[in-house]
Amino acid sequence: MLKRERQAYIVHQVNLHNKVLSNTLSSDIDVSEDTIRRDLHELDEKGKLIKVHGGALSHAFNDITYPSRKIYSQDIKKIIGKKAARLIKDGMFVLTGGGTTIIEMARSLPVNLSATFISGSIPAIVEYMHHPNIEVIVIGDKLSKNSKITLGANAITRIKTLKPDLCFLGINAIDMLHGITDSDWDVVQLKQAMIEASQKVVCLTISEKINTIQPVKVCDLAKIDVLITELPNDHPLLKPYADAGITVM
Amino acid sequence: MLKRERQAYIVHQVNLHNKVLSNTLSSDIDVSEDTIRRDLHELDEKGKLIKVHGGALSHAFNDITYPSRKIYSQDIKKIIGKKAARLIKDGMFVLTGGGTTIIEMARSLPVNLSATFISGSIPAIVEYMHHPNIEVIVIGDKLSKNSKITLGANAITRIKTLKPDLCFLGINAIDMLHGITDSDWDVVQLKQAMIEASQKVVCLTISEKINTIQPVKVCDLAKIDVLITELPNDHPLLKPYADAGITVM
DNA sequence: AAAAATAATGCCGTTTTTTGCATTTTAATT
DNA sequence: AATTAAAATGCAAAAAACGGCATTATTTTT
Repeated sequence: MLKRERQAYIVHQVNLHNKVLSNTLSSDIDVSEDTIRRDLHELDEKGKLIKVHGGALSHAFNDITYPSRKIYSQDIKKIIGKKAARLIKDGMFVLTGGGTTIIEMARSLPVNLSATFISGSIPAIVEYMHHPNIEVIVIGDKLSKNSKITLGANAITRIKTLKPDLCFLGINAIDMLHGITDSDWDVVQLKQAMIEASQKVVCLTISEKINTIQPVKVCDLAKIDVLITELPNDHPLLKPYADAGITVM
Repeated sequence: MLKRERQAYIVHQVNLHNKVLSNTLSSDIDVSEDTIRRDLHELDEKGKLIKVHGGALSHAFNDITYPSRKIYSQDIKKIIGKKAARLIKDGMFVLTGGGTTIIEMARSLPVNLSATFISGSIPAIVEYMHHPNIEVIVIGDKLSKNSKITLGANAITRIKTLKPDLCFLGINAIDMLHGITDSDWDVVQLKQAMIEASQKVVCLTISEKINTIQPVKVCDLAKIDVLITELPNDHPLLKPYADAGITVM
């Protein structure tokens, strides 16, 4: 087993079960505990998980320890969320994914907006639920603990029966050549279904993720209509995307 | 269980219930009281809680003034929730509705319980989501703003495809003659589907609602297997229900 | 293709953490 | 004041982390 492969497996396990034990991993993958320890150490430094005595925990689980850098990026996400919220008009049907950026958008929705939101993201649903004039449709399926969204064939089938006006997606990587990419296979299946179903696709991301690549492809750039970042729309980083016909905001 | 995991659980419990007892934690998590004490000591130093004799308190609780009448009925619901949680065994499929009593049950689930919970109640889903060993299946449909559960034909159709071991329902009225009754027509449709689908039906209610009637009928007493209230099981108020073949707890 | 350089891995002795137990001290309750 | 419960303290066993070193893969260079 390759090192990359092994580390990907570890990350997957952490995301799945919220925790991993060093000795379990060691016997499962059949490498020494030293190697596991070194892997966990590296993955911790990369921010993929939190190494603790005896194993590691997922970030999702450890919601207590909020690093200071995250708070900074939260301000950025608020800016993005506000821009995104401006696209929604009264009476629209809006399909949204999960992720912190989408949550910020949900929090930025004007009080008097009356629209219908469709989502499988529990944190997003909770936000929409507290809004006085928004109707909420919940997409049901098995709940993924780390992403906090419902994932699976049922969710995808349900989405295929819809034809929303807008689709908002928080994305993890975008690149001129490879388009939108992501790290989790199941999440990608869902995002693809969302994109196909919607009349207009809006992608939200912090500029940090522009021109980066993740292992699993979601879609080509041609499929997306709007790209929202915290940058001004004439920023050079966004130019190639604008030239490719995407509305940048 | 990892140390960090355990401490995260303790913090979660403190935030949830505003207080924790050392011996309760010790038996719940199955570690010695010394370990709990050391954990509480560390968490106190980190400012996550306030350690006191025999347990710990949340910061919020320390500032806020003492019990109001509302807390009284919440304590009752905690008792009911704890009784209900005892019925759930490892590996079970459990269908639950919404309501404050169900939330208390969700909060009382032991850490090491590993089971699958199916629900359309957003607050309940949020609780299950935070539990480390519980799988969650979300029932999707249109979200009812006031009851915070998904309601509609899709939800009912989905429930009909399930065969859970247990079904927990918070009920609003129960009477020897009229059985279970409720006030909301849509909610009743859903409850009926839940009852029909499940192998065993458990109803939770505060004793106040015993021998009361609401306008819409849910089902006859014959359909329910267990009735849980805050009262001791030999209380005279419960006698007729026990005589009717219902297990009272 | 061979050689050199670099990276990855396993091993082992040492150090640190964690935990439970026994004992003493301190605090709470009657 | 006496009794009981919880906290602090010290100790020992077990598990895990660490750091250096040798061996083995992998990559780069020649």
